[in-house]
Amino acid sequence: MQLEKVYEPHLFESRWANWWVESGIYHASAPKEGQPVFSLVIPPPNVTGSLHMGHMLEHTEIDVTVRWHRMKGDATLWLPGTDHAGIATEMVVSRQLQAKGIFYRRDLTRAEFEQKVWEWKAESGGTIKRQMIQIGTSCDWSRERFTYDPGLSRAVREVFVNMYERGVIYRGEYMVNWCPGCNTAISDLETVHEETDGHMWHIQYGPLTVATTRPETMLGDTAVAVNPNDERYAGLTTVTLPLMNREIPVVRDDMADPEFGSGAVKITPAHDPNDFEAGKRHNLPIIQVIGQDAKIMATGGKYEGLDRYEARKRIVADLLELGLLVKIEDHKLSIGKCQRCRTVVEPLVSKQWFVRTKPLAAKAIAAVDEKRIDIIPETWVKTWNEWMHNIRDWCISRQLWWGHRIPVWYCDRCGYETASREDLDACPKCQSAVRQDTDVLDTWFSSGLWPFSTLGWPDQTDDLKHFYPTSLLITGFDILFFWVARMAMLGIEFMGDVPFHKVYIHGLVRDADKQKMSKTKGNVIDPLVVTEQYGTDAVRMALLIGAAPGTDIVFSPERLESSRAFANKIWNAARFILMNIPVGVEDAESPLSVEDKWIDSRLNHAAQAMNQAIDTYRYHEAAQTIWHFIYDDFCDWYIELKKISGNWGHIKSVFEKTLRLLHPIMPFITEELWHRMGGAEGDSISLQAYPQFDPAGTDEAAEKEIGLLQDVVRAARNLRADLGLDPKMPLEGRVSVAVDLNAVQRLAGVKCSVGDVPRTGPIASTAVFDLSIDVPETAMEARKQRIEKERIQLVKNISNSKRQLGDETFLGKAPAKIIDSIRAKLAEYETQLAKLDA
RNA sequence: GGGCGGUUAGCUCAGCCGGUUAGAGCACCUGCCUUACAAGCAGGGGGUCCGGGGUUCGAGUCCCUGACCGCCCA
Repeated sequence: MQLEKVYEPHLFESRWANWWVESGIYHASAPKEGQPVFSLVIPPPNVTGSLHMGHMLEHTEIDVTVRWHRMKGDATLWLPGTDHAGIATEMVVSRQLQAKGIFYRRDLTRAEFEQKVWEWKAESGGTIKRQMIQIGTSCDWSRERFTYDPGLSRAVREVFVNMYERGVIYRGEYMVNWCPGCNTAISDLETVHEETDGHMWHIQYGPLTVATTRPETMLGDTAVAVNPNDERYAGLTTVTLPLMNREIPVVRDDMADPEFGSGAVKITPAHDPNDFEAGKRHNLPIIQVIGQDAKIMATGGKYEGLDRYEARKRIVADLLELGLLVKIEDHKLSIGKCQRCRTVVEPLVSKQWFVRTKPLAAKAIAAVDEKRIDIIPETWVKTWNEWMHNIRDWCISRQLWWGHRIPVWYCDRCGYETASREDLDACPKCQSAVRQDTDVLDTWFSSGLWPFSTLGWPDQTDDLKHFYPTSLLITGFDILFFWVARMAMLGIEFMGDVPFHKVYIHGLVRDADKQKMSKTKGNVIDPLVVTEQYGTDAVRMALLIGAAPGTDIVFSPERLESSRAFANKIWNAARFILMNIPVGVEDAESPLSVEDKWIDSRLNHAAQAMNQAIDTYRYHEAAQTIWHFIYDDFCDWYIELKKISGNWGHIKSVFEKTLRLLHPIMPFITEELWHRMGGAEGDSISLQAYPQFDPAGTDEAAEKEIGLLQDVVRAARNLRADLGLDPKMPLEGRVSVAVDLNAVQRLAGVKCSVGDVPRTGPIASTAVFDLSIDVPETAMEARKQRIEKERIQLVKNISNSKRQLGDETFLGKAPAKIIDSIRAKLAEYETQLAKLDA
């Protein structure tokens, strides 16, 4: 069976992608006695999402590691799934409804809306899964989970009620970030701060001048603060709040800086986090003037009903008219916006649920300190500690309809409040009807349980026993706090053990100009488009070859093209092998030739490097190792030497091993070729053993012999090039050492004889051998320049080495190994120089 | 304002515990359609390792400092 002339991934990729799923070969079984376990959960993508380049990188790195562990013989589990993504999903579905003229909060009941979301999920929620299958991720789909499926919802309830009962979860009136766009409270982490050009308005409050960036909040001022040491305002107890004509107290507080402006600041406890704290210190009333819809409330007097920015304009105009506006300055300020919809967040005091995070965080900090969780690269540990030490209570309630509803019931009759694992109909105290809290939980609350809820917790399942703690988590730094930190806290709290032993933080995929990919910039590369163009394997290789730990990945069409060329190279190597030994013909068992021994030895080293690189997440090194082994060792030398000897024995087994080495990185082409070359139907290369380093597998004699041949061939090629001779012109020459002269002739086009090398013609010399080519003196000119260059380098090296070896302190302090190596080098340089001068 | 990271070939980056003449891919130049592969082969040019100071027998690598770039937090 002939292979197609070029690599055409579309001919086989989808076939394997589907077979890997249908055959169930990646189903994780219980570990056998003594079998190492490797388990990993996917960072669950949003159910609304579709695969982007970041996922592609993340899933490629995970898949490489997972396939490697599986081939090593570990009991390997990669558990996939998706996240119900409260706000995002609610927005997607509500927008779709709106397009049909349905406003869900007005036209649908809560239950009806939830039904609509489930319908949407059934229809559109499978995109990510389909795409993951397409790119060859070797997950155990039989264990696929969803953060809002019944099992995980049970885990959420268990955790909530447990923490509620222990007082770790509490409800209270606090200032939260309110997003008027999404109509819900959001956590600090979901609020992004943006530097914006704004103004500082200076307003006259009686004898005081206060400055503010948000004049509309003055409607809710309940005090003005001055510094306790500020003599200027001693005795001043109240001022009249303009526009509202309300008497408000002047309080003494350090928050007022006497050096700054007039030294007085207005306090609006209802609409500013700092002022909220100040209000508590001074027992000030909280007057909310801006509502959840970002409009002025009745408490705002004549401004009622105006949008907050419209109100600002009117207030500024009114102040101006009253002569109370002292001045307006340009001012840069940082404005909090909703991460999701970019609406300017309104700080509002409202009743929300919180988790007390300090005690949980302390344990997570300790886990990382003690390396029970190993964060890689280590540089992220600092960021981790920085944040964890300054952690604030986590607002977990969201005013949404899609998500885990808070399992707390209120009795209006007796006022009793119950958190319950089971739904309640009646008050446990007075048996009257109860109503459930209308809020839902932050999605991260459920994804924080992911490493154990997906394995069946709160039941004590076998999966939980076998696969928790998971071995590794691979994810991006952007969710280090959102997700990783919360999993660490909740895992330790509820499982009594860390959720993962290692966390590998991968880089960001950037475009060819190092720009972040974003829809607004229009520079996003769709992974599915490029996988179709270049082949999934080529895309994987293109990503990995730049994936050094701690660095971002620059992704360019050039990378893709060279990776595809690499795949094509492998394809053609296979084709060539099959042209010489057809399928079904096994490798001859004849004694191994020197090139066979040599390639075995090289492959042994490559295996060592590959294993070590993948084990330490140095994916770029793994990619480069196999790249060089295939291009240089296997194709350029081994195949070429085989062509010369005509002895095709052994090459198939070497190639098969090479495919196994490569498989975790390029699963499709390796699976396809493995089968084309005789792999049994129903079997998979991904289930074969990963080549391991064999300490006895290094053949120094063979490496030396082929190494010498390579040096002689290169020397001959260099000479020819230096002399400017036609590459096809047959030449004759002489070499001072015994090598395979036939190989030299075929590979360099120089027919050599072994013997003394004449010093008159062009010579290439190393410390080990000399080689000459018989050409007339006239061709020597170009060669002379090269020799001069070599001489300069040698003289420089010799003087450097001599200086070091003449230095007493160096000889006294440097390790013997280094000194010996310099002595050896010096001898070599001197031999070479002597030959040049001869 | 606080913190983190980066600066090495034209470009993108490696360079792990300080130790031989600082590497790779791509790009570039020269030549070759050599019966697997032009998505290929052979050869080649290209470096003030950001600046300054220090530690050391020895610094791209460690320390201090400055500049510039990027990111995170407030």
